[in-house]
Amino acid sequence: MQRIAASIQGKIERGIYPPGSLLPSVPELQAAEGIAYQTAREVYGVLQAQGLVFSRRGKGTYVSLLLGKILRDGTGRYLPSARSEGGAVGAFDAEIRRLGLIYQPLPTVIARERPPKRVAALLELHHATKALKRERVMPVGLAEDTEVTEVIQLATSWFPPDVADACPQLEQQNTGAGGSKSRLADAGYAQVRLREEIEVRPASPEEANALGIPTDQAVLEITHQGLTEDGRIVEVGLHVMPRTKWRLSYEWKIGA
Amino acid sequence: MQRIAASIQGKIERGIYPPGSLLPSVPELQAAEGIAYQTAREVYGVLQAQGLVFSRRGKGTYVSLLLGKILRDGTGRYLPSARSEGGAVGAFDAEIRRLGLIYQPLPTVIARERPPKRVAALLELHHATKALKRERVMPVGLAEDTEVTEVIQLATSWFPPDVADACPQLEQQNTGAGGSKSRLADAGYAQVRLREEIEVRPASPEEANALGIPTDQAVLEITHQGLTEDGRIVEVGLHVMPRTKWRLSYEWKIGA
DNA sequence: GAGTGGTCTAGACCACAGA
DNA sequence: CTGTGGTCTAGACCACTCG
Repeated sequence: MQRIAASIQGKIERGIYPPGSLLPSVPELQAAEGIAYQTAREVYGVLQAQGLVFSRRGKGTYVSLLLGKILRDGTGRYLPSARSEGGAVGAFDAEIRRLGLIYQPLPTVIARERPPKRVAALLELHHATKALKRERVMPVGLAEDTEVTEVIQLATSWFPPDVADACPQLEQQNTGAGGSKSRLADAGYAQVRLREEIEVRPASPEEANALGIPTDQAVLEITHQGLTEDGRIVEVGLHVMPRTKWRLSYEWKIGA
Repeated sequence: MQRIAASIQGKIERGIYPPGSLLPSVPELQAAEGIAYQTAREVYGVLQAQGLVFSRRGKGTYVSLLLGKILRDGTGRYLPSARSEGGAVGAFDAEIRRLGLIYQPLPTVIARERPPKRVAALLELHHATKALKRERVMPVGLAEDTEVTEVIQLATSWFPPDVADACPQLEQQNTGAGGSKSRLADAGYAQVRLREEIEVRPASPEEANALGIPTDQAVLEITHQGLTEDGRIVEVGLHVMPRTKWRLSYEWKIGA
C-alpha cells in the first residue's frame, strides 16, 4: 500500500503525472494493482494527506497544482517597506507566480454581522454587536489552464463597528494603496504591534468544502491581531489554509 | 458514524470517560452500536485526529491525558526575564502543571553526529561534518498515575563543533542556569535574533512511534534558529510535536 | 445512464501486550 | 493463549458530474 503510494509519488515528482493532470480512477488503480477498492482509495488518501493530490467527487483524482509549499513570512510581510510595494498581497502574488501559478482572485464578500465568539472577545465587543467582515476566497490556477483551480486560503478580517465607521474605504472592494492597515492608520488607528496565534484543527464541513479537502483533514489557522499604541485590538484576521500548502516563518530580535 | 463519534466526544468532555481511562474495545463498540468493525475503528480514528483519544496496539484505546492545547509563546519565552525564571523549560513545566499533568523528563541523549541535511545547511557545515546533538523526548503523565504517559514533544538541538568545543557544559545533562542559550552567551556566542519556521508534515515512522500517533497523522515541526550579532546561526532546534496538542503564538512590534 | 469518489458491511489475517 | 489495535479483501449502496 505504502509501496504503491510511493510509486505514484515518484511518478508525480518526476513529472510523468504533471500538475493538474487526471490520475487513474480508483477502480482502474484497483484493477491495475490487483488490490481491493478500499485499499486503492487509501493509496490516494495518503497522497492527499501529503498534499500531492486532490479528489473531486464525480470527476476524478488530480495531481495537485502546487507540489511545494508557499512560504509566509509573518514578521517580514508587514514591514513598511514591504507594504509600500504591495505588502502582504503583493508578496503572496509574487510567491505564487514563482511557482508557475496565477492567483485568480474572487470578489471580497463585505458585510456587517456578528463575529464568532472568539473574535468578539478579542475585539471586546458585546456578544450581539455586529462587526465589519471582509471575506476572501483565494484560489490559484495553472497559467495555461484556468479550468482546474485549488483554493489555497480562506481569509476573513473583522473590524469593530466604530473603527469601520471611521474608514469608509473598508467597505469598498479595493482598500487602496497599502491596504486596510494603511486606511486604519489614516483614521488614527495605526497598528504598532501584531500578534499571531497558530493552530492546527479539524476543518469544519464548510471549510473542507471550500478548500476542497477531505472532511477529516486538518487545517492550519492563523489568528492575526493588530494592536494600536494603547493596546486595543482593531483588526482580527482569520486565515484558514490547507495544512499541506504552507510554511510559516517568524523572526525577531531577542528581548524586544 | 460522525454521530457516534460526537456522542463519545460528549462523554469525554462531560467527564464520563475521564482522561487516561480505557474506552470500550473496537469489537465492543462494534457490537454496542451495531456497526461494522472498520466503522467502529474509524470512530476512534476521528477522535484520534482530534487529539481526544489515543490507541496502543495490544492494550486498547484511552482517553487522552491532555484534552486542551498547550500554548507556546514563541516570542515571550526567550525574554531575559523569562529565562532567569527557568525560561522556556520553566514556562513549559508551569503550563503542564496548570493542566493537571506532570512532566516526566527522560535523560537527554547527547552525541556528536552528522546532522540532517537541512540542519547542516543552516549551520553552514560541510555535509560530513559532525555536530553536537542534544535530544529530548518529553512525556507527560497524570499526577496520580504515572503508568500511562503521552509524549508531547521531541526536541533536538544542534550546535556546530567549534561552538560546542567552546561550551563544555553543552555535553552535560544539566546545562545550568539559563540553559544552553546562556552557556553560548558565556562563550561569546550570544544570540541576538531568533527565527522560527513552522511546518505541518507527515510523521516519519520513527516519529509516529515515539509520539504514539498513527503513522498517517501529521506533526507540527518548528525549526528554531538562533543568530549571533554577526548573523551566524549557532543553534538549530527541531521541535516535533503532535499537531493536536499545541497552539503557537508570536508577537512583535511592527517594523522592527 | 455511465463513471466518478465517498461510505458502509462482513469477514479475514497479522502484530503486539500481557496473564 | 486470548484480547487488543492495524491492515487488507470483496462487495454493496449513495451522491455527484457530465454527456
